[in-house]
Formats: sequence, structure tokens, C-alpha cells
Amino acid sequence: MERKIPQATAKRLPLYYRFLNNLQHQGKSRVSSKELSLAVKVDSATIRRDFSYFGALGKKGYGYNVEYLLGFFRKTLNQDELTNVAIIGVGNLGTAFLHYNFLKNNNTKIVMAFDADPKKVGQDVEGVPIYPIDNLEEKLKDVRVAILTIPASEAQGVTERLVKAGIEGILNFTPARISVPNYVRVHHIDLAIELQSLVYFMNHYPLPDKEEI
Amino acid sequence: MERKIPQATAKRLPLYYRFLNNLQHQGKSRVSSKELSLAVKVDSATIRRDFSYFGALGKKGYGYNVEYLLGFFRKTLNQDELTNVAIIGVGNLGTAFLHYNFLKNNNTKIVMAFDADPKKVGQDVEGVPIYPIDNLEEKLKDVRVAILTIPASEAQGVTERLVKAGIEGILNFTPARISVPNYVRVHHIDLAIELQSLVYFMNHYPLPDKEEI
DNA sequence: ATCCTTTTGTGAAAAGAATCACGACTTCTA
DNA sequence: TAGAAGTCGTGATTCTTTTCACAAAAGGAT
Repeated sequence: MERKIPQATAKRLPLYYRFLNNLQHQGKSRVSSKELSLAVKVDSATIRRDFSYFGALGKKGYGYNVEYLLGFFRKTLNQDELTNVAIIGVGNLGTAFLHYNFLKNNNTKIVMAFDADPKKVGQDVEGVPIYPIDNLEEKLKDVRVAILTIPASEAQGVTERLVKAGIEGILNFTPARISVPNYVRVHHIDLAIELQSLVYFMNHYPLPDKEEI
Repeated sequence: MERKIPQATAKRLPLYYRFLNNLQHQGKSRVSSKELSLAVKVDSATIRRDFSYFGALGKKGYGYNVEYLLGFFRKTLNQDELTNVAIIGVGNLGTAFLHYNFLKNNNTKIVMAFDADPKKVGQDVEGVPIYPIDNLEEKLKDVRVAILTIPASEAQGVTERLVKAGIEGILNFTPARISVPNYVRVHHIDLAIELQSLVYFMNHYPLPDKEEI
């Protein structure tokens, strides 16, 4: 529980982790903050600063040892412990997640899904069982994280049931801003807003004048 | 092109817009920054500051007039002009977007999709035609924005074709960090990273001690 | 009319994040 | 072995964003 890692840094850690994995698969054994910067599109000084919160992980004049860094992040990101995840709502988006292979390079596993539609219940997508949403409380035993892909109108109600069932983290894909007790963490991903905000930036902001093909 | 709206503010605008719409549908004619704060979960001082970049939109002791504010944002967010969008890659995620009704409360419309699979090409999902990906350059005429939902390995190659075809904004759902010329804007949404970072925050950060049911 | 309550808009302060710039150390080359 | 080149780690700086806190204005009540 090392406090003091800035949130901005924490958000970049999984990104670094994935690219280091790529590097290792490519057989590279060392990497500089400059190379990494090119790959992940984050300023090299920022990368060095990010890493430095965890101590001196690199060597001057050499860079970072890929394997060592990877091992370090594996521990830091809890890659050894698997986090079980449930999908709530097997619509188009929910189905997309069921097919998404989170396990690769990741410490999370989708272990069950729920839906209100009796036609979907009982099926099995990619080995993941779909349960009736009425059984939420009963089935959610070893699951701490839920991905919410249901209609916005259901969001708050279902959220309250999730919380009672012991969920501690919610990835909310509905447009609703849900309320939760303070021990539950919610991340919002609002697809319509992302699209709209991209368009706004295109229309109103002179481009930052960086990157090239 | 009013420069000087902070990016953080710009990202919240579509959110405000949507909630104001909700309020209007509920028949409310006035709203205070405090009420709005409760609904969108953004500090009320931040909301007032955000609004203030556009001038004095409210009245002291009263709050904001919903209709007036809405009209103002409609103009600011370009709600009157429709932005055409193309989906690149009709897999599970791409299909989910095709079914997603962006038009409601939104100034964007999905007008076409592309896929490499001959079995998908020629079909029509929710009135949106699916073209072969080879025809990208030919078909993308009045489209400025693309949503990228293809395998990561294809991302950079297809991106370069999109850019040549005149695309100016890309919503990238692949894990690849794509390179583009500086006049093209890219927003990354990396689902695996979002999930991983939620787990990291759950494990490492004492909860911020706010919100309640 | 008067007073009380509500609520904005914004200076000023604080917090958070990115970037600059350079000393120190390492590796590489000859 | 010596000199050149490369790269980290980090103080200091700058930039961005959030939050505090309060004067000024408006509405509402009696």
C-alpha cells in the first residue's frame, strides 16, 4: 500500500507493462526511456519520473533491463494474483467483452455473466456461464469486480445489488453516473462522450504538433 | 476557435450537455451547480468554473436556466452539425457500436462500416452498410472520424490508409499505440488497461471518502 | 420594504502533473 | 586506458487543474 504514486502514473503502469511484455517476446533484453517513449507515446522524462517512484530501476548509460523491470511490475501490478470479473448484461457490448481475451497480458479473468433475458441465460460464451440476473447475490462469491453493460435505466438499481453482493470495483459502460458507498471504486467509460469529445477537440483545438508517421 | 478552454473542461462538456438534456425532459427549468454536481459527480466549484469560461451563464441566487444553457451548449458543441463516423472492423466490439444509438443526444452518426471478412461485407446492420476494407479510400468521402475496432496487428497499417483517405479523428479501441501525422487527432480507449487500472486502484488506494447511496 | 437565504463568478491558494536541464555514472570504441 | 557517447534520476520550473472562500447579486418570505 505505498501511497504517493501519482494517479497519472498509476494509470500508465498497465501500458508500460504491456509494452515491456511485447519487448520481451521480441527477445529484447534492454530498453531506454527514449525507445519506450516512442512506442507508448509518452514523454521520456515522464517515463523516467514514473519509474523513479518505485526506486532506481535503471542503470545510467544503459537503460532498463526488460526482464528485471517486468518482474518488478508483475509484483507491483499484482499480476500473479488473478482477479475474477463478472459481466453484468450480455448485450452487444457485454458479448464483445466475453470474447475479449483479457487473460493475455492481464491479471483479470471473466468468470461469469448475468442477463435478464431468459433466452440468453443458461448459455455458455467462451466457457463463461450466463446466469439469470436474479441470482446475482447468490452467484457473486469470489468476484470483486463487475463490468456494467446494461441499459442506463437499470444502472443504479443493479449497482446497489452489486454492492450488497460484495463487489468493490465497477467498470461502468452505461451513461448513468452511479452512486456507490465510499468503499467501492467506479471507473466510467462513456462511449458517446468519448466520441463527442473527440469531435469537440477536432473542431476547437489546434493540433499539438507532435508525432509523425 | 476560442482557445483557452482547458482540456479538462472540454472533456466534461458533453457530460453536462447530456444531463441538461435529461433535466429538460424532466421538465425542470432551472438548476444550480450544486444539483448538477450531485448528478454528474463533479465538484460544484469546478462546474461553475467550467461554465464561467464561456461567460456569465447563470444568475446569482437563482442558478442556471436549463433551456438557455442547453441552447448555448448546443452551439458550442456543434450539436447542429452532424459528424459522420465510420466503423473500421465489424467484430464484436464494432457490432456493438453499430447497435449503439449515438444519434440520441449526440451530434455523430455512424454512416458506414468496413470489414475484411467477405461474409460480413454486403450486409446491413441497423441500416449501416458494410463495405470491404479494400474500398476504404473510395468510400470514405464525407467522413472525418473513424472508430477503430480491428485486431491490434492491423492497426498501424489501416490507420495509414485512413489518414490518406482524409480521416482527421480516430477513436482507437485497439491496444496498439498508432502513429499519425500531426493534423490527425487520436483518442485511445484501451479496455484491458482500464480494467487493469481499476484493479490497481482498488488494491493500492485508500478510497477518497465521498459519495453515498 | 426589509431581511434572510441561495447561489453565482472569480481572485487566490493549493494540488497535481509534465517538462527542462544537468550532474553522475555506465558502456562503448579504439 | 582514455575519451566520447548514452542514459538515468531528480531538483527546479512551468503548466494545468482543482478547490477554497467570499463579495455581490437575486430571489423569496413576511
